Amino acid sequence: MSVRQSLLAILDQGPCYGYQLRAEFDRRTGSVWPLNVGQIYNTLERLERDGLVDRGEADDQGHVYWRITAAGSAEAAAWLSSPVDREQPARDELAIKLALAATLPGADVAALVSAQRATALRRLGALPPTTTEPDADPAAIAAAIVVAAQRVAVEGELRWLEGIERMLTETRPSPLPLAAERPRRGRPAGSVRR
Amino acid sequence: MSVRQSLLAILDQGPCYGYQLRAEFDRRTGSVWPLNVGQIYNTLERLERDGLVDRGEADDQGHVYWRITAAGSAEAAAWLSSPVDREQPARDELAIKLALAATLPGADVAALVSAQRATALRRLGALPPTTTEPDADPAAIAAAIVVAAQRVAVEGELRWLEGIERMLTETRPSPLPLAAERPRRGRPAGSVRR
DNA sequence: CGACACATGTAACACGTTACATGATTTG
DNA sequence: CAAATCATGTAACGTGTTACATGTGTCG
Repeated sequence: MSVRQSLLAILDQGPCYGYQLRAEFDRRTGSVWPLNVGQIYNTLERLERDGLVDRGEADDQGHVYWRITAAGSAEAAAWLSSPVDREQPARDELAIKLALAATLPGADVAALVSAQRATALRRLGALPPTTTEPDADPAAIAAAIVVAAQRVAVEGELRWLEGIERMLTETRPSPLPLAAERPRRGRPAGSVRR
Repeated sequence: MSVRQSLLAILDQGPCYGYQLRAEFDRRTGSVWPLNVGQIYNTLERLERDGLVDRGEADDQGHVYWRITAAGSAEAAAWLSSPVDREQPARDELAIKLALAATLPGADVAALVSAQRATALRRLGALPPTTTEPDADPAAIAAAIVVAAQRVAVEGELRWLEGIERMLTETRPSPLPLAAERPRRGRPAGSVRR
């Protein structure tokens, strides 16, 4: 829902045309996440379908400006003022993979951890330095926020992976067999026909 | 792709039926991410469509066992042995929201940060303690890996949010207006008909 | 002239998610 | 008996993502 809500939030500032929306999103998020232009138009149509934006006529320059509706404005405000729900954490592919690898016979967890640690280290080094000058313009502040998020994420990943490595030296996990079948309950064979 | 690959990796251990797959996924990932049963069957059909698994006949108990194919086995092995690509980081809704909030007039970044910090603190306290006994069974190790991932994520989020709070006391971002229009290039109005 | 950025759009697909239907069996 | 669990499936939808088509204006 990030793209959808982001476009809505930007449109709440004033009418924009599709291509412009991408530029605004880029400027305001430090150009970290590339956004395919096609997705913009796609999303705009869905927002229109939901009554959150209106498609304007093309102006003399050929720009199709989209305007936010009252409902859209309300939703944008609600989104911007509500905390992101992290209560039940999103599926983390890396954590899933490592957890599964620790329980499956074919996998080499240690190698996986070590490989992942190498890439994490590289990513950490590739992050731009955080320059928070007190007179930074808002776009720079936004960029700093995003970069900081990436930094803590990578650092956390590193500490996490190191912790796993330590743990694996103490305890080497043995593969976990498929659970033994318990006596069957529920629908017997072929009882559902359509 | 996590669900899809996870099921494939488990099936690489041996044939399973749908309901069983959910239990195995649960056991092997610390029961952290609830998995709707419907999605299992859904995903299995898609895997079959792609030639990665075969649907078996129902046995005398009515269990429909799914078997992995050679192609599926290869893909499972490839997935389990390849590092997760974190090169271009996934979109982080919270980071996007805060970055946007820092550039939009209507939003109260400080309030948002503070609210998010409170929930992060609560989540940190709600995390189960990490008990890594040296003789832990593989499922416990897997669970520990997942919990540790959550812990570093929350801790990182906290440090990040505190950093933003500090930054905001030094520099209060002013809203960033929509970019001024540059002289038009490209397709003029109405030049595309269908 | 050719390459590239600007600009709008369409079509298809992937995965994930949920709601619903159906029914047997166990347990309180 | 009622409720919960086991079990299989269907149908529909949502967002995200990409490939493609089309065309103009600018710059080297």
